[in-house]
Amino acid sequence: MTRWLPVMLHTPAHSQLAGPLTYLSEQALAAGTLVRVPLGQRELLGVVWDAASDPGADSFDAERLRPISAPLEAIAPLSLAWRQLVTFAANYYQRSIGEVALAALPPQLRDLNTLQLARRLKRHARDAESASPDSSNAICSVALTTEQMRAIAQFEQNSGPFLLFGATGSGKTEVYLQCVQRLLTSDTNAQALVMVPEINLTPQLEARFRARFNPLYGDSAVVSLHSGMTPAQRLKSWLAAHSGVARIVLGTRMAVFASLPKLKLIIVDEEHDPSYKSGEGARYSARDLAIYRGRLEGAKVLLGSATPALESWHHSRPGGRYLRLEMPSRIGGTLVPTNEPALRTNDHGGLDFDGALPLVRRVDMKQQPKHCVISPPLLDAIMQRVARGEQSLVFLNRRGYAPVLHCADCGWKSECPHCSAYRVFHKIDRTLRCHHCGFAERVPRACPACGNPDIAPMGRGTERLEEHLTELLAGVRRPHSVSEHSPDGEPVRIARIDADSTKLKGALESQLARVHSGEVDLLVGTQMIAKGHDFRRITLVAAINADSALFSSDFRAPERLFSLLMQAAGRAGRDADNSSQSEMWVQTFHPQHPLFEALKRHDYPAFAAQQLKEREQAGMPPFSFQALVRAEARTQEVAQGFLTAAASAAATLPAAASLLQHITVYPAVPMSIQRVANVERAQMLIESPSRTALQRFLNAWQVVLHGTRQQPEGRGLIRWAIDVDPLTI
DNA sequence: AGCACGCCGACT
DNA sequence: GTCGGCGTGCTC
Repeated sequence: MTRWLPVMLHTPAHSQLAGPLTYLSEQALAAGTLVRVPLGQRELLGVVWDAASDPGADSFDAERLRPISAPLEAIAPLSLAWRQLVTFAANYYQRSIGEVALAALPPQLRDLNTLQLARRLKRHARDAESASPDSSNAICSVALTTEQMRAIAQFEQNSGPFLLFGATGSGKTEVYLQCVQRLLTSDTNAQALVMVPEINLTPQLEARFRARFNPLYGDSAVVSLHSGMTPAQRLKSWLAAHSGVARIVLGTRMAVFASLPKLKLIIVDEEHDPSYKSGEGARYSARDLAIYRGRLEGAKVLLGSATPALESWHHSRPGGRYLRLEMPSRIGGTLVPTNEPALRTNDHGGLDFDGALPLVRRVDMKQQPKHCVISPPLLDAIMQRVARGEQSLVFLNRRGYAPVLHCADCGWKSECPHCSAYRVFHKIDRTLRCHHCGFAERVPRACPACGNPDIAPMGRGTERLEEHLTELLAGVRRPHSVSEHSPDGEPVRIARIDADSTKLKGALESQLARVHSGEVDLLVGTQMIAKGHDFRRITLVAAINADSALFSSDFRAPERLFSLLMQAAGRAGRDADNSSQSEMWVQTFHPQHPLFEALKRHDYPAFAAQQLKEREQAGMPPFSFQALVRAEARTQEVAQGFLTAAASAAATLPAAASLLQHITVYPAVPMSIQRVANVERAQMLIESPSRTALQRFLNAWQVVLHGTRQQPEGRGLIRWAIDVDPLTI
């Protein structure tokens, strides 16, 4: 008997193809089955979305229905919960279900034919069998702190979602390991999903999980899932998760869509990190979807951070939707609970109770020599570390040598010809590089506008900071070890870690290894080094130019700065032996700013309370909900005109009055970087105190936006997209 | 979104 | 004469 199958394909949210397309099949295929189907000239991968439908139920001309090419029978159908997650994400982020569904599947599934796939599956099955657990290994027992034990107990006794608010170095990872371990022992089929913000952070986490769980459950129990893997690796991990062979999936934001039939626990580490928000396609937040997925599948969700997103913090207030678990104390490398917070003097001569957290010192740059980069007291502190054979980390959130090149005679600046941004001077390869479109040129010998040979770098990036520090420390000698022969010691060894110095594969790992082994005295880098990596020998961390975010137009800038500085501070002296003298230095023109006051006390709750108060007064998230519509065109007029036209057309919607009742539509404005690669960009902010009202409006307006594109106002528009819950405005 | 078809400008 | 620009239209 011939059946009618609704199949979801990678088709855009509009163009009549958004919903499921109907195909013919001789076989009754279960909902969730992967199929290959013809569409026009192409053959695509699709997902059977529902049970076979009644002939004629579809308005599409039955004569023109085509049969499916083949089902992928070797792969079990995707679960209802997975399809519900995809459906929710598509609706919430205003994309088509097919787009979200297909983007969530490993790309190789599209490319491999049935035979290749069968071979692949056979090989994986063989691998899985040979990788049986070594049962001789007992469950490893780790001494836990009282705080860790309390957090775990609360986790076990409640259903969540949970926000684990734990200081850097309080042992959050061990709590994750324990929660996973307890789950896997109590439920012999259960699977856990553990997410981290960046690919860089997966190897060390994977190593830790493998060390703990491979002896118990075999080598295939832990798999990774992130975009840095080869297509073949990704397929392998995905299949292991989908078949239930993998018990633990570690991954970046994309892993939130992994098919996990026995999912019982989702952990989101560093949940505040903006990397969890996707920036293209369906602009989803993996953290928010994790919460939704947990509810959908009856899995516990544990968010962890030392500086939670204000949204999460707000939800974890007493009586809120999340349960807050607190681990305020930092522990040393020996896993001994620190019950007695150390007493230490702060830079006002008073006393601080800050446990084993580094002392925060603010340098008032108004009191320092004009235009100095490294203030004399900071330089002195660095030299003391060098003399003691300790490491320092200086961090500056800007790569390259200088952000701008400038001619003092005619005022020429190194603007990018394709973007509304300056090209950054990279001294290493003597280029001017645009960090937005990639346009690079050899740096000119003289000013291209007036011929003046004396063009100068303005401002500084990590390259120039490294150079500057090399000069400042040129005369300093570090103490030599017994085996070395030079009588006067050796020059200070400085290393730089940023996106430029780690471009080559494995470069980051090898540079980190040099730091760990003590081959480096002073480390210069961008926020890349402030995240995640443990540097046990570092006893001083300095932020050179922290002020720019203080007065940013982006209302989330302070939140990000605080989080970044807290994380950076956390790099210092994670080793118990060093923590007593470790310090975090902040150079600022506003030392009394409440953000730095809170940082000094390591007081995230105070900072969050102050920020939330401001947000509430200004009616900003989490007290309101936002969406952004972005438009790109050759000219700013077209981009803005499209948005404006679509906004006024919204008034013609049926039930416009009730839809717009709780919605504020702001005027179209150029984006902060107005032009990138010769494309003009504009955006329009939509705001509402009600998430549901915003959703209903966006849902209806999406049709209007699509229609506006066909109108004269849409002429010349390159593309448009909706960003729900945007992180930068 | 792809991919075809189709109609006008500068190159082997 | 063709290669190739992107506008328009179609795909169960």
